[in-house]
Amino acid sequence: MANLETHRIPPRADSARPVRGEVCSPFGASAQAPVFFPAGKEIYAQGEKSGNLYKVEFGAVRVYRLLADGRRQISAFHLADEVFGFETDSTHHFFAEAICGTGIRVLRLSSFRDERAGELLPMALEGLIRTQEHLLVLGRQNAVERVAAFIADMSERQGGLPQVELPMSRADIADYLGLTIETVSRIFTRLKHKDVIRLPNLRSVEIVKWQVLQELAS
Amino acid sequence: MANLETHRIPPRADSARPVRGEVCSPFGASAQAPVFFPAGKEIYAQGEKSGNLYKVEFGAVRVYRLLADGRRQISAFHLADEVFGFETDSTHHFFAEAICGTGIRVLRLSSFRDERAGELLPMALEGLIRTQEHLLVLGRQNAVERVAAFIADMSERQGGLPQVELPMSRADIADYLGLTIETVSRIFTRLKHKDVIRLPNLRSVEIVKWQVLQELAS
DNA sequence: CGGCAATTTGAAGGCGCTCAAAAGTAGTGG
DNA sequence: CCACTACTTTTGAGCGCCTTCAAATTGCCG
Repeated sequence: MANLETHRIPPRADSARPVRGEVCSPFGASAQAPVFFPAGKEIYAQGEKSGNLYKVEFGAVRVYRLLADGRRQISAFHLADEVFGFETDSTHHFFAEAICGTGIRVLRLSSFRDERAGELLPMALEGLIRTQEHLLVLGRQNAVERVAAFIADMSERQGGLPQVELPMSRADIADYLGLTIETVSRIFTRLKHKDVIRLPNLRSVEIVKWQVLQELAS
Repeated sequence: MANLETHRIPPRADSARPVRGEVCSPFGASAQAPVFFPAGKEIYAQGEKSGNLYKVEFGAVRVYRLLADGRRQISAFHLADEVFGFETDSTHHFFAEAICGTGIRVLRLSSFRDERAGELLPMALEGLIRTQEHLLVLGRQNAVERVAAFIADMSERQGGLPQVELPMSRADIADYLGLTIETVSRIFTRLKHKDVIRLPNLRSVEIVKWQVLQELAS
């Protein structure tokens, strides 16, 4: 199972921040050690020069945009083994932050039109499909459906087990689902009272009734 | 300007439907004539075998998903010169339909991991960025902001002129913005009364106050 | 002109938000 | 180990935006 504990002791607690722009190992090669980001640390920011890709070794990442008045939309969470950071031009359009202690392997790309495009395209398309699925959730599903879909999705990405670890806060979940923290909390409570889920602690969900959860997710 | 008229007489009014799976010209080559789809015609459906890419020559396309109860979310509109149809596996996850009389050039791909990935990746990323921008709109913007952003986006994609042609119905716009047709209609009317836009006819918008529209789009 | 569909307009209600306060959780230091 | 603090999460009450349902109007094409 992916390591999602927020307060796990990291393999390398030193290097607080990677030096972006350094030459890193080619993709797939595992000689280069991952860089460690403590909880809340920025991985890249909107407006920064891009050109790298990032692979989550352990932990979790949130990718988001901000409106001028501070409203935030998290476009994706990335868990272990997922690749993110795709950009069209040389500038980042989003922010990326470690949610908990997170190991990131960086791949420097000279150009997106390089010889590795063949390997990269399927990963980019994976993200595209996932984002389009999320559009349906935000555009056409109500609060219960959104939360149910979120829990089901997190479970699937962690191996389909009933025990689901949530590295992110309620605020993160809310900003991912286009809801408020209060609404997210209320739905969790409602699902708990209906015995669809159990909440062993703040960062864990146990799915009790898979069938019902799936139906609620529509 | 892109040709967006719904009832334009097409160059080839015969072939109502392309035969999918046929060998088509390599991408970029223009020898192969585009296939014509009349308004409302399905280009591909969810669950169908994929493997092709589609380039809009003229007209407009809507790509969408459906929930079991019929709720629809349009994930993207595609206008002239845009490429769509990217999929991870060999099955379509979405529906694609011509909005108005539309010419489509089909590119058959033997594999997404083929030698053209270098050209394809930037196009896929273009769509990814656009979809992620749309997530922000659906997740965190209110009805006025959504409609304003939509009008501004359509204008930009048609050259930034104040005269904007809307090939799609109010229902399409609503299903793209995650609203109801009534709300979309009300917002259009409100913007008209505030002299931000004019509505010469049902399928046209004239942007009168760019500044105000941009501010409303946040 | 007449018929049908799309759009607009109106009225009422509900879902999720805002504001507010209580309860729970974690980290720190005595 | 417990007290203290700061923060997150939960719970409550009231409201507002958008939806739902309904009807009028407009636009289109025979």
